[in-house]
Amino acid sequence: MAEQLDKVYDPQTVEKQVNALWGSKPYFHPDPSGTIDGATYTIVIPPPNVTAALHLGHALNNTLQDVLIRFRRMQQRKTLWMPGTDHAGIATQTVVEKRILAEEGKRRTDFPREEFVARVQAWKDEYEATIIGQLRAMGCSCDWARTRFTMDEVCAKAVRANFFNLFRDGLIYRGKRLVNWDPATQTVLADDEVEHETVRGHFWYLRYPLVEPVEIDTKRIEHVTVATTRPETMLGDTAVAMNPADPRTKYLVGKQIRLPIAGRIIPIIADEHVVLPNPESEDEKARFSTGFLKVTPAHDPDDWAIGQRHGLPVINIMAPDGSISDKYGWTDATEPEARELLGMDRFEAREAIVEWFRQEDLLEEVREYTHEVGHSYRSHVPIEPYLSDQWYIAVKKPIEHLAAKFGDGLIEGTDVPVNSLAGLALKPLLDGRLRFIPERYARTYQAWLENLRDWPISRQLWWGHRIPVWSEPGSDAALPDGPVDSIFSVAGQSDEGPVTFVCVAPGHEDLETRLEVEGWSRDDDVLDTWFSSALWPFSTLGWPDETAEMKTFYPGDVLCTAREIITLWVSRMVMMGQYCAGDIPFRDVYIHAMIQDGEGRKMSKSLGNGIDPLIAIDSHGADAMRFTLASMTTDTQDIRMPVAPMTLPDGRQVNTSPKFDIGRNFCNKLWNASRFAMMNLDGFEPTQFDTDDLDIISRWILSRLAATEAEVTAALEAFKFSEPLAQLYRFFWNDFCDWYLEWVKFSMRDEARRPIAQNVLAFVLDRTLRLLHPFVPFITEGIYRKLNELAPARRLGSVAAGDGSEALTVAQWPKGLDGLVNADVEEQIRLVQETIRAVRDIRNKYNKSSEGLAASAAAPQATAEVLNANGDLICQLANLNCFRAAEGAAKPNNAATTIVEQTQVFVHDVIDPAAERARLEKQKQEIQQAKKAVEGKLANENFVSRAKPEVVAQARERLTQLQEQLQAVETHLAELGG
RNA sequence: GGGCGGUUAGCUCAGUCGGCUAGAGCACCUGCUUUACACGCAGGGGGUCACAGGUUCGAGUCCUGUACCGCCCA
Repeated sequence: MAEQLDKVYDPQTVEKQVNALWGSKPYFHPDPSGTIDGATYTIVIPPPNVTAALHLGHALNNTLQDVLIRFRRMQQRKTLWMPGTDHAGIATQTVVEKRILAEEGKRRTDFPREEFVARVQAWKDEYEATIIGQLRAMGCSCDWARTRFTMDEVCAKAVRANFFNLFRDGLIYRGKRLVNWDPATQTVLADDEVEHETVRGHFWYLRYPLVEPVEIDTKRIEHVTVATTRPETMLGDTAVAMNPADPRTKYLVGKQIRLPIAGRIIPIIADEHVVLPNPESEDEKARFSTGFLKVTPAHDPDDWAIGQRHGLPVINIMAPDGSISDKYGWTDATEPEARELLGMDRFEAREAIVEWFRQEDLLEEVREYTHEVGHSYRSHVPIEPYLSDQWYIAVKKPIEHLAAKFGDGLIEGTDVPVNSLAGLALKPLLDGRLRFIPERYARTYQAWLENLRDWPISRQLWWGHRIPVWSEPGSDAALPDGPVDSIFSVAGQSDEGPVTFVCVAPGHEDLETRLEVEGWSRDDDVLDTWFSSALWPFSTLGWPDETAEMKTFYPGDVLCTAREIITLWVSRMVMMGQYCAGDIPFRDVYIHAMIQDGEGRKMSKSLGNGIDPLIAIDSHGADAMRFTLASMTTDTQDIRMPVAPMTLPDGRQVNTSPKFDIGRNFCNKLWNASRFAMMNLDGFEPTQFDTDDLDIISRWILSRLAATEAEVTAALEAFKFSEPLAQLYRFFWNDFCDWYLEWVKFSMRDEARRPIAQNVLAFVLDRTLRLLHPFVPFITEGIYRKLNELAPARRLGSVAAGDGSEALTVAQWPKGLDGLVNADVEEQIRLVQETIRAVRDIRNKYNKSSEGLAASAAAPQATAEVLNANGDLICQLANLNCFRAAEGAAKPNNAATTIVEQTQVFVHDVIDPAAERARLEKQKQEIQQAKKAVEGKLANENFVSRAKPEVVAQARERLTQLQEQLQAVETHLAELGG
């Protein structure tokens, strides 16, 4: 006989052995060739940023993906889980810059570009390895041989090809716009990379002198007062605006102002954007308004719009680092006061300017003001609206050549053309081809796409995909000759005049070299990270090449991600999936919950309330962590996970959560129950199974198994995680361990019944391991290996087949037991269990824990028959010497009683009159209370006449039962005497 | 400011189509070295379902409003 399972469950040993098994064969590496009959299943991992190691949110997300993947793989679908990492341009560059500054005191610009990029690359290599190691430790069944990185050669080719196509289709253009500028990292940010924070600041009221005083209602006006939260921008003012409805406009509009400090003469104009002052208003802006708005087109988006409407000059007074400068568009900085401000940081300049106004008696007032200020999601400094040349993608421009495939015209109720990029992403949702789970997140996606603005894609970074555009001044620059579709040019404008931009398709390095030899210069910027992430579902499969992987695994099935990514990433993947590959990249988008700490706060580095998945794996095991995470995944938006500090053997203070005990306890129970089951498989012989020999506990556990199988399968199909786990928990712990295993101990001692018991036990254990495998893959695989040694062939004759798989991870998902569900057997066992519980209750109350007792019961004929037929089962688990039920059976003297439904259970010779009276009195009270409630209901005529007849009948039945119970209790009390 | 979600036992969460005494795990109490498991076994106590109205024979569940907490977006 083979060796049994180790006495003590040690997750680390099991995980190591099982990882070795999984690594020994290409279980997770599907072959893209061969028949494609639709039975594939593909998930691309949301590539983690190489910025840092994975946190608990990643552990959750990847656990859920692995559950789905393993479930489908066991259903024998050709299953691909594509792993990889994301270069995360600005985030990674920022952490590396910070580290180099801290450790070496050097800045990015102290290095040549190639050398700096190499340093980031080294960081990436380190964290990529860490991340992949973490995913493996969690048990993720990714196709490791296909691991990709968003900047590797394969992905880079896709980026180049897509950029070229967009450029050729006229969807990429160069534009001068106000952008969200991060002066710290000196790059532009997309709208969604700006975080809004509430800041306590001020409104400063500045007086702007009129060139010539004006008289209004005999009052002589020498200046107007503007209110601003950013006084430093006044250097770039090119007008003061008033609302046309303001009664003062007729005196003031058209007059001129001498802008303080700068000395610039600027006009007063009328524009409806200006908020009229109203101290009583609910609108805060109206309360703070003076009616005069300083207009700074170069430094404020609203002012930019006013400037466009009125043809105002645009004067940029800042350098890219946020300091005051006359080198970026400010040509009239001639006044001495103005020159003194040059070189100051924007916040220093703010103070200096306020101080100047104070000195000159032009500062009328300062008021406290709390408002929202955009901050960089990376450097966390306030965003500066900044005028700059950037590359954009036109998201609402119709794409002619896609009209045939996708249609044209506007999507109803929107300004989004069907065949624009935004339309390509929006239409599948409206058509029901793209689904969100939970459904409510579809609204986020829809609202975003309906209000989408052009996408700025250039970033002033060194780490990323460098923009494949070369330029040369002039509109008539000569292009080098190249093959068809290898190079494409457009004419553009720069500050210096006309310019020609060319884009080169991938694989034409010769053309790039020739351009550079001929004096063309390549754009210094790189692409927004999401540009490459958007291609992930197909760049990883080898697009634009027509690879076998593309044909077999695209489109994929589901994307599993966090909700803040819906706009940034999901929408762009759908967009580009349609544009590049002609179809949506996945049908379902599953949005998982956000993990919070016990106080409902987001887990974060700064709060120090995060939990490292590797700590959880070390202390509780990977399966325990997965079990806990999956069991907490209902369809709420948040998961609260109480955090507790823990000291490691090496003295380090780390965070863990008592929640992981749930998973650990479960795994421990699973291990021990399996060990016990296998200890009883000695001499196991599959040929000795005969369906006719199945006893009631076998039929019962098979019925429970069959029901659980169906429930779990249905729940997983519907993207439920907590529910199937709860069903499995109940089946395994309550049915299998607490009852079936306890009964089967007796069967095993009986030579005649042992063979059938062994067959059923091995079969049920096998099926249980399969059902649990997607959630707790290591331990189930480890036990399955041992089961394969001890009981290699597991099937139930003609009832159910076994597939004898060499590894659980590729074994067949259980199905086809529906015929074994047996409501009659389940009801019989339920009555038996209730009776046993009644005896145990009395035992407990009377402290008769281990001695053998005798019991009997009075029950209706049908119930009595069931109880008598299963008298052995009752005696075994209630530890009785004898048990007999009969209709109208009398209570023996000295017997303790308990009433369950229509049965009175008598446990003989244990009585303590006082205690018994107390117990019965309590029971009487409970019955009376319930009876009163039901009587009240039935006394209500409206209930009897209006409620559904079956509900009324049910109430009547209940009342009858309660009356009988009450009578029984009262009889017993009377017998006890007074 | 707009949108979404939550509030049920000390804690973390279920609760389907409105219908029997509102469930589970952890924690708590009592008993147990029962030949798989004390990370366990048996039994037990614990709830004004956030608040206020409404619809209904009947509301944790549906509707309206309020409060508090959180997230996403601007």
